[in-house]
Amino acid sequence: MDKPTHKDRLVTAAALLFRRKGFHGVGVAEILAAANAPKGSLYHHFPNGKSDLALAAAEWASVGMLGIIDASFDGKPTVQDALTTLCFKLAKFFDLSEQWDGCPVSNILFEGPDNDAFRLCADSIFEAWCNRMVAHGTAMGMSDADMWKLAERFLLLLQGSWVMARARRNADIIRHLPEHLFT
Amino acid sequence: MDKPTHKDRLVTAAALLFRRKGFHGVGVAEILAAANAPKGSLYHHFPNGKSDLALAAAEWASVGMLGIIDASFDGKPTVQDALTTLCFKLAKFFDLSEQWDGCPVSNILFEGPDNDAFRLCADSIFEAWCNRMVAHGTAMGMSDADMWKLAERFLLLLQGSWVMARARRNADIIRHLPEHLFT
DNA sequence: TCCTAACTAGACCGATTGGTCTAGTATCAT
DNA sequence: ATGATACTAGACCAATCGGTCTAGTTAGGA
Repeated sequence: MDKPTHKDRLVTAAALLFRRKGFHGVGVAEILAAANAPKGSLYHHFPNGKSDLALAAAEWASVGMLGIIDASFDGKPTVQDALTTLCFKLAKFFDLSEQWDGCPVSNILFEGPDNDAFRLCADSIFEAWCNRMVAHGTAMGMSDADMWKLAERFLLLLQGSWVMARARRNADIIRHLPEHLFT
Repeated sequence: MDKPTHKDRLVTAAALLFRRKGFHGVGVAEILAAANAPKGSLYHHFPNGKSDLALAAAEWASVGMLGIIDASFDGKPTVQDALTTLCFKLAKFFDLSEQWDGCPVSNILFEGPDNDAFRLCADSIFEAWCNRMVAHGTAMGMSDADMWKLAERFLLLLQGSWVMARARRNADIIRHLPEHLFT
């Protein structure tokens, strides 16, 4: 229960802002103000400045997502139950975000400067999400192949519905994802 | 076969660049250079500058997408055939774009400045795509309800696979979409 | 106590941003 | 030929951009 350091606040503020407005849509000054941190701190903790911070923010968001995945699978009798819960949790998050934010990772990392480093990071994060779901699913008895296919389909639909939810300012499409997944 | 005007070139150049780097990721100067147009032209044809141009670019991209939809349905015996063709056409486009570009509309319009105007535009464009697919599908004998559901699912999967294709720099996931659509 | 390293603080910088403005040119109808 | 309109051209501007740099503060080990 330590109070958050400047570094922590920088990362969380950056994650929020980048997610909402994209890498180029947020100025360093804006992040600094939101985090209540001075410029010196940023370049001390993140020598490469904005880029490093974006990578860290995406990583932080990814860890949060993995936590939500775990929580959704916890104690559920079937994979279907777990993924349905996951959809509802994510829809709730969308609602809480004033309905402007999409996928944290793609919104932070796409359209960045060194496209390739950012892209690689996004790729590995998505893969980690997929792996985590597959791990839970196979532990519940699903075959590896079936679970992979299901996890991949889930990820595709989720990314798509994040985009559409943003366009519509409405999370219902995320809540209705299970219909597309299981029928 | 008129040669393109400055206005035309401005729109197409902007569509390309915005799609690749996002609204804030491209400077007006860069667009001007790519379009070989002077600054005066831009602000003559688009009094609100960059914002107007982005809206026009998205609209232009949308018309292109509607054309690809029509072409994909043309002469096909079943909706399944048509949507599979559509996937392959779009995957091809992705390959030709040096594998960096995702959905033209969401990449241009999200993270823009006046989020609400941009969002409304994106929303109506996606709806138009959906409507077009439904029109083709029902004309081929599918029930309205079934076709709506299918078109919506297709759009979700497509948006998602544009994101993933970008992350992986590989369009295969778009080509494999029909598996997720029809099984 | 003193030294060192971690960190904070913000003034400052050149480059670039989107946008304005005035002068000029081309293309009309009359 | 003339006047009006559509369009081009780019110099110019204040604001903001991301980033550097030096001075100062804090905290911990010896």
